[in-house]
Amino acid sequence: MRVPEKPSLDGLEAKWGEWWETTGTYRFDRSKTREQIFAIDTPPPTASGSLHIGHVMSYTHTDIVARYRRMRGREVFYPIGWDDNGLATERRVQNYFGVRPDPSLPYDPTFDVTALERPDDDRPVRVSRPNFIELCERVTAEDEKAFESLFRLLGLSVDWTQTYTTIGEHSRRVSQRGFLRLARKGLAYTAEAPTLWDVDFQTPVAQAEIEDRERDGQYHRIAFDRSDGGRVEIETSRPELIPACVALVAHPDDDRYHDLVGSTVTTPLFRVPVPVVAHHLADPEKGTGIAMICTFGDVTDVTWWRELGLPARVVVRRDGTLAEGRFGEPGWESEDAGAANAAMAELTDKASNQARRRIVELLREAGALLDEPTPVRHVVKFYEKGDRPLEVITSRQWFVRTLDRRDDLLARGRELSWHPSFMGARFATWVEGLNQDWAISRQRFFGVPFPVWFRLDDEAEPLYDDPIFADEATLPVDPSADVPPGFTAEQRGRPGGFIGDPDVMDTWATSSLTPQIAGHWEDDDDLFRRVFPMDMRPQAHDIIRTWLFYTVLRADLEHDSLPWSNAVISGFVLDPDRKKMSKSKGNVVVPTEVFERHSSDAVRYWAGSARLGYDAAFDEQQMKVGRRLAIKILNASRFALSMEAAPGDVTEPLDRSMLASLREVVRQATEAFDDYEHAKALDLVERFFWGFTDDYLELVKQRAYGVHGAEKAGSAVAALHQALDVLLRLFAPFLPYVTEEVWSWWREGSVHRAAWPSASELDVADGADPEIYEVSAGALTAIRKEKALAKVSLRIPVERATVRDTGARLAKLELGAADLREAGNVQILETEPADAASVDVVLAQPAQQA
RNA sequence: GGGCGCUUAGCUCAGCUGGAAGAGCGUCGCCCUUACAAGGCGAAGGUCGCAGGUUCGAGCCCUGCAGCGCCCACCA
Repeated sequence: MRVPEKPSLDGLEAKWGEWWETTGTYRFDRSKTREQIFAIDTPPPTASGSLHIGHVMSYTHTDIVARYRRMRGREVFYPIGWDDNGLATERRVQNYFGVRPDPSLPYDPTFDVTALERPDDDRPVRVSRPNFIELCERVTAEDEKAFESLFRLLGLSVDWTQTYTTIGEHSRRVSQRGFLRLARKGLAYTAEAPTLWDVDFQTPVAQAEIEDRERDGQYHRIAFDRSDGGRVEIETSRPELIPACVALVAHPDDDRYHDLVGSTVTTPLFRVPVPVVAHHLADPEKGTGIAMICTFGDVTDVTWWRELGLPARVVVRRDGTLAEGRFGEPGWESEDAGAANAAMAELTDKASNQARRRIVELLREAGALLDEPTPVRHVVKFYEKGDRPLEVITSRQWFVRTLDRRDDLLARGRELSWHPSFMGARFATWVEGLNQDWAISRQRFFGVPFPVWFRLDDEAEPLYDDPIFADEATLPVDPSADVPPGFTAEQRGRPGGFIGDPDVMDTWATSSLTPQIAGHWEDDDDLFRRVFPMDMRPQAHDIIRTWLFYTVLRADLEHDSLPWSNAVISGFVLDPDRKKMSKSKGNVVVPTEVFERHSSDAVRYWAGSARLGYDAAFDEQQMKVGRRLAIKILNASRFALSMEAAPGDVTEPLDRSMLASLREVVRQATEAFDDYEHAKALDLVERFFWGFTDDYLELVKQRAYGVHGAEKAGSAVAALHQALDVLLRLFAPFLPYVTEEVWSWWREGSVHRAAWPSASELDVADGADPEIYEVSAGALTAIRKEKALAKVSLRIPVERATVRDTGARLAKLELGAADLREAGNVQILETEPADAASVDVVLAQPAQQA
């Protein structure tokens, strides 16, 4: 036994972090079977971002579970990845190196960024996509080192040999293979369709990436001309789309417009004849009850356009500006094409809000604006990272079928165990609200390319209906550099030749395969069978509709199973004012500084006290408490282990009673852990521990020193050792450093590979009554209280202490009476049966006058 | 508008299947006690959001309301 004189928390992180690594404490043993393994689908944090205190909390939650399961005998598969695939990295690399990816360029194997010559005008240098990806990997490797060191400091018990990056070759291969499998089954398809589109990023946006924002807008009341010479009034917030109007629509049951349905009206300014149609989605309550259908103002327009078989007249370009007038051409009929094109010319090249201002003037001049616009606060759809409202733009994209799988997905959501359970409702709400298939292609440059080429016809126009898919054996491929089977490089871009699909996949198309990536699906079937479906997906609630949903979808489509059996959802960390922490509010906390101030165990204690699914306040006070607890564990352990008496048999009733009480704590903490209620487990263990130090240690101190002989001392020392041994293991998932430190003083190996405490190892407490300990500790507390109230030292002798309680409890007190007398320095201890419990204390020395 | 969660001491939160309101922090007081003074012991502090109901009994169950947070829907 090597117990230090002055134990300390300082340096424990470095000492044990290194030891765990060199001894491979957390190394995954892949020889274990699926039943023996506990597999975790760890979230890959975004490289190029920074880790914040919210990560610290949720990753600690995961680690607590991992450590518990490991101690329960499961071989924990605990890999980690870095999400370096996506816009954040793309932008960073562009700025860092002054380059821009260009999918039309071939890969240059001799490319050397350090020798890069910048043009004088400071314009970015074009590089091929594969070269660009190499640069991304280089930059993100730096971020990943920083992340790793923070996670190591936090004490995550991940296997650092099982790491992956979402842009790495392995992830690209899995991602492309996953896509090919979907395409082959017809579950991924390409189509030219109206899609929500960000005009700044110039890329489609999936439903999951959309957020609503309240914006000020205006309603404009506008007159359309009826064929009978009358007018019909509509209300719109987007008058600039009048040239794109293809119909008016009213509800079939709306009597006001009953006669109008089936007739033709004429749009103002552009003089385009459009039909009046009926559809149940038209809301009689909104505006005037009759609405303009444009191609396309919003998603409802798309529904109307599709279901009513309307023509398309598109006026908004991909960059959000308005196009030139084409009135008079086929499909652009107008009663006065000249005037229509003249009006359109006033709007051409303007962004929609500028065009809106101009057309309002034109409408006013033409007498078609019936009232001055009325301000309105309404909700507009935005790309979550975007600055301007989304437009609906028609483009060719790859989609994954989700709409027709809603029932399946809802069933998967019910099959999954959610912790806490109410989080399942968010998933169900999301699935029920799906209104479009998942658009997975992005017109960006950095990302996983589609393993697809298109044949070119004699005019060198792509034939999209018959894509050429890559052979799975050749993955990953980059169609901008690689040549499809049966073609030669010279045929690229030539009539009768081919072109590569220039698009990349949505990052979620890769992230949704993290179980397959980490488990080496198809590349290592043996491993995959041992870890998939996994046991647990930890994540925060904000990405249920993205990461969680898409991962469930992919596993359902590819493996016809859930990807994991448990979803463990952490809350957010709020600042002490209950505000969400964010960079823009300037209230973010730098995790490394927090670790320095309080120690890793202390920070983990704070995180471990927070329940799953509920937001937690960032609370340094709580970390101080954690630090104090860790120090207390050091000191109490040193004390318990420094007794000179040899441990003997645990025979004293008080000792056995304490162990019986501990056994109940083990039972309850285990139950809490099995229910993913780690905060409850921590509370139980901590509560017992403080009682153990305040009461039990005090009660048995003298006896352990040997005042009643070696045998009774041996019982106390043995009980102290046994309790400490169990307590260290109970604390180990929460406080890995301090428990490992104490464990190393007197035990072999790592506490983190020791077995979780069981009831059977405490069988010395069989038949023992926990109440003996409870009654004795209660009496000691009462005596201490009297001394505190009398403002005297705890050493002051008690002349007489009279304990009143029920006969049964007094009988139990008798069994601990000898220890109680010593601990309280009681000269005469007497008992008196009574209905209500109380303690009378007569101090030997009167209270000092103040 | 629909849904989920929350509302308990100044603060952060526990309160299991209904059975005498709890912890920690903070505040205040005391104690150098041979593990720990960057300690320890103790005290004060609550109309359990509001209103009904069920029950012998409600912080807990039911109904309604209010406030806060989040999710979803909502562009005429």
